[in-house]
Amino acid sequence: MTVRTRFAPSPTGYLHIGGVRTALFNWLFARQHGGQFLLRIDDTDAERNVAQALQPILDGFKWLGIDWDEGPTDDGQESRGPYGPYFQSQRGDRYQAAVKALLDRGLAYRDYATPEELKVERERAEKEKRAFLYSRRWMAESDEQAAKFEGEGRKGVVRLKLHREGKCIFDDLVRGRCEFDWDKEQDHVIQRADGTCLYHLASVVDDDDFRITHVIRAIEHLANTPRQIFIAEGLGYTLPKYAHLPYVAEPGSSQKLSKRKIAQYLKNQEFKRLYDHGIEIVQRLGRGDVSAETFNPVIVDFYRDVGYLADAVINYLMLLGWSLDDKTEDFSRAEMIQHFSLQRVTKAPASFDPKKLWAFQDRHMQRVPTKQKVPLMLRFLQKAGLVSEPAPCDVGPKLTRIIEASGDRLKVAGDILQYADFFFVADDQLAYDEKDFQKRVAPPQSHDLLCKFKEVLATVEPFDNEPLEAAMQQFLQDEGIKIGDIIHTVRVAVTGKSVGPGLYDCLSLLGREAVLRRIERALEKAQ
RNA sequence: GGCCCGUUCGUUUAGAGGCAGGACACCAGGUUCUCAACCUGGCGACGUGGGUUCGAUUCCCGCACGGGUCACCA
Repeated sequence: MTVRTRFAPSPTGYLHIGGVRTALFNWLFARQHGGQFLLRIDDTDAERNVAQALQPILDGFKWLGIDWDEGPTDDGQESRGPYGPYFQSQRGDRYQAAVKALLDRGLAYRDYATPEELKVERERAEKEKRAFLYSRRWMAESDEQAAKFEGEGRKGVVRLKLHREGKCIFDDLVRGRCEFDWDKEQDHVIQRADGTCLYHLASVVDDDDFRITHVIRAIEHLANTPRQIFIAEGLGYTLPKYAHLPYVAEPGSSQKLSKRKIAQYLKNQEFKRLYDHGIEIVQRLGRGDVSAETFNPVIVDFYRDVGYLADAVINYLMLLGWSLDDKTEDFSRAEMIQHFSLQRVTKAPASFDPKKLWAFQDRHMQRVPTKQKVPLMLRFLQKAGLVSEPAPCDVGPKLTRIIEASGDRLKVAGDILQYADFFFVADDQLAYDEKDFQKRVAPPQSHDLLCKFKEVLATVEPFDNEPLEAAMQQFLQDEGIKIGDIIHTVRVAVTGKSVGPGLYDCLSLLGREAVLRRIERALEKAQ
């Protein structure tokens, strides 16, 4: 039997990090077993423009490298795959047929209770301190009865006629044996008064139509499983295996991570740091419109737009509620697929930890060869308007050297804007960090040393790292100063700030002319 | 409130009836032209009360705390 798993996003306009984790586990499980992973679009509730609200989700998966074998096409306009359509809004006839079958088999009934009547029953149960269970007083057991109720002007829904005794028992691949009393289950509505069908019915019908073998989903759905089993068994389906994953919790809390609570998360220092760093980069790209509502670390776009590596994000998410053993943390795609197992999913929720995610990104980035970093970072330089499009042919070699000189400082691709922007601006456009300038260049002593060192730089030949360093050493000796007395001054004068790649790298990369011009300008500004 | 679930360093995890291990973070030292990175070391956890046992963080029961779920939402 081929393993088939699915992830079922609602077209909400964004891809939530917790959803990605669920999708990832589905994807890994399918890939490991040589099976299929599919996307089903839960848009039974959607009013408008599904394709538009779906696009960010599909783009997110594509960026992450979570590919789907069946589901919507890349543009979200149509379905692709043998069991489609994969949009619930287009599968109404399948659901209607299922409702009819359940009615025919006496496993569901037409119900004509009004919301008010139900409310009365509910409140009475509450008053008597017992669990509410619908009396089925307005249940129509025959067409005549239904006609009678309808004659009274009532509107009918279809409810499941659930068992009222015994237990629903099933094995969960993560949680083990699960038991629920049937008499605690409500006669859930499966078809609305307007004739449309509800999620639980749709989900079960689709899973069977799509030949889903393993339903791997968030724990929120655990309590829904008995009614879904009831539907599936009633329709004669083969039950899928179930696996319920713990939810992803907030940073520093055990509550479920939610996009709506973003303002609260920003009070968390580490979360805020991650966010601020991202915002800074995105603003350099000229996106002034960003707000925490649409751009934040709970949403996958954040990581893509800031220049994280998809592998790092995936690697981190994989370990949110799963582990291989007591030490292995770094996994390549192939290793993830090889080692993943539902048995090792934890039962307790795991908090999203911005610091740990950052550490994964750091480690992954260190492993990316310069050659691969170049195109990644070039895109950011171009988006920020620092390099023209198409890029001039000398940019490649130059950027390669810049990236090498920057080393591990570039944590995300967008960091290139922070660390290397000064390489790409005109000498007379260089912006100075005012604080650094006042501290390092403005003082008369610094100013004088810079003047003298400028003369040295004018004669260094060739204008390269080693001669530059040798010239610096000679200068220190001649002046009887320590390197700290001059090097920061030079750095701020030519780069505009006090942090960056090694100074000799900066100088040689800029070239003598640019360096001299920049020092000249700094000296003028200091007077 | 009913039902269901969970609880190991700050966070994430490993673990077995017999020394509680790793990672991130943090702290200290080293290295360094800044910032990173890197190296060495350190701090630091089994929610609680009973029971079973020679011995319980591990098995059992209660409690506490945290969470999920109880829609004509998905």
